[in-house]
Amino acid sequence: MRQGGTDAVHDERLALRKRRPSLVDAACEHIRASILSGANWPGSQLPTEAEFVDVLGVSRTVVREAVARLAAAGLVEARQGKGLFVSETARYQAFQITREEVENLSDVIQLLELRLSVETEMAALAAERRSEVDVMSMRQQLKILGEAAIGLDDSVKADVEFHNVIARASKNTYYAKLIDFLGVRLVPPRSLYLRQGQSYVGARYKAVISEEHEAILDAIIRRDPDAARVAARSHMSSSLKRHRDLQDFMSSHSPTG
Amino acid sequence: MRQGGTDAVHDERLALRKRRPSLVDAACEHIRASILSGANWPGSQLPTEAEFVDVLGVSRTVVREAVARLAAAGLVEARQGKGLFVSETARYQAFQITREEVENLSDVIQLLELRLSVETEMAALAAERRSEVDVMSMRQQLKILGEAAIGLDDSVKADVEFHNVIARASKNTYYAKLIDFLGVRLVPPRSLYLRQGQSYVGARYKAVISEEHEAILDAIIRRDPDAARVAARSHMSSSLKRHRDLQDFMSSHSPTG
DNA sequence: AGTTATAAGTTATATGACAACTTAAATAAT
DNA sequence: ATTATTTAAGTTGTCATATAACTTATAACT
Repeated sequence: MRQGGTDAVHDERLALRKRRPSLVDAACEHIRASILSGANWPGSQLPTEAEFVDVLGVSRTVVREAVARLAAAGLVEARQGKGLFVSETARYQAFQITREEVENLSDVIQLLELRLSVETEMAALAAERRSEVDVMSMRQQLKILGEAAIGLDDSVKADVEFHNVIARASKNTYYAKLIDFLGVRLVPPRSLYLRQGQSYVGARYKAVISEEHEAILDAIIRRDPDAARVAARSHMSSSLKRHRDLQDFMSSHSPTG
Repeated sequence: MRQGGTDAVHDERLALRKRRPSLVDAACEHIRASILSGANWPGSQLPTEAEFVDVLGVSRTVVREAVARLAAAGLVEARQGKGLFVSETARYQAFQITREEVENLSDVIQLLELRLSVETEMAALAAERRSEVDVMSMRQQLKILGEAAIGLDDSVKADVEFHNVIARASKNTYYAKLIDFLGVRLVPPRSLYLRQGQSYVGARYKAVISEEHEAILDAIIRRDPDAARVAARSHMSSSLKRHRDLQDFMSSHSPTG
């Protein structure tokens, strides 16, 4: 990705566009639509495989693969000898943000807005619940971040890990999972914007971020949830503001069209 | 679900336990493990279908269905003529909390802790960005909630919708999606606990909740993000406290052993 | 060396068959 | 007539074989 990153992304998009929708894709959408429309509700029985074969005009292989896909998505359940059913827990769809959904700066900003809320309370919980091992791990990541010779990728990695350690220190598995989820989606755009805006990697920037991190850590060490909340919110607000400023800058310099 | 709810849940659990793992299940786990172990990384090529047939000793149908399942989960991509690959975006796994994962009061409490953070900032954004239509919708849900003759299910539904409208008023699609996600998972346990603790549906409880809701709405109408943040956080904190108190009560009255 | 055609390899789809399970219908026992 | 058992029908799970569609490697031609 580092070499010819833009070209690789471009080629990949092209490849996706050239892929013709398969029969399994179409069968999936047909079944999915019948569920989303309410015609088939959680627990209700769907047509049999044989009936789908007739209705869709495809082989049983295609129907079975479509069912496998929908079962994996939690929408459908196949019961041997009985038939196909809309899953009782079809409503429990996962929360997903695909890479394609985070393609604009406005998407990144939305994501940062969400992350601000999560990080704020998470830090407060970490202040209440952290262990000494948690604190040591946080310190270690900040030490790595403070090294003068660190490269951008290692810097991003240590930053992400610092936040992941805080999440784990909250002793709430959902925070830990959600922060990891958000982190995965924010790393590529962040690295991209940091590369584009060289000023972001200057010494002044690093010093500001370092202070913010230290303030969070300090509050967590002192077991002060309110201070941790304020420090974390401040840190995330700064990040959000920078992206909003970037958005404003870009929209005021956009080509006329 | 209303009639014999407990029995239906019990029967369903039993049915799940009796289902024998299929060959597709096993094939899935084999492939998934090879990815998670790092032996196969994003972008790397996996063994061909034919090779999996040999290695796993199953038919090609089983391999293909396993692949369909893993593809639906975003882990694997099949490219016709080329082979099977670990998806470039395998790391972008969805955030999922299955119904089975929210089975204890402690799970509900963790979920409420997460929800507290999300609702707090969401209300602030809604105060900044809400439209008149948003406000009308919020009012409507509070009106429904205030009706004397409302049943428990309609009450829960209106409460959920009130929060969903706030989420949409934040004009951040990720907040809207996440609140919906959290709401789906909190409705069943909430209804259950409300049913068990009759005191929760008393007039005093309703009055307190109503005041909290009105405070949030008022701040949003006045376009006061700070007040909205405080009101929403206060509202969610109360809910969280009640559940923590319930947990404390239950753990101090738990059977010995 | 470059271009084109052919062969080999891989996934997408189709078809037919049997295995394993569930339910309905028929038959036997009381 | 009712109940219990057996059989048949229906449905998903798996296997095997074949062809279509696509990709890559190899061979043949210019």
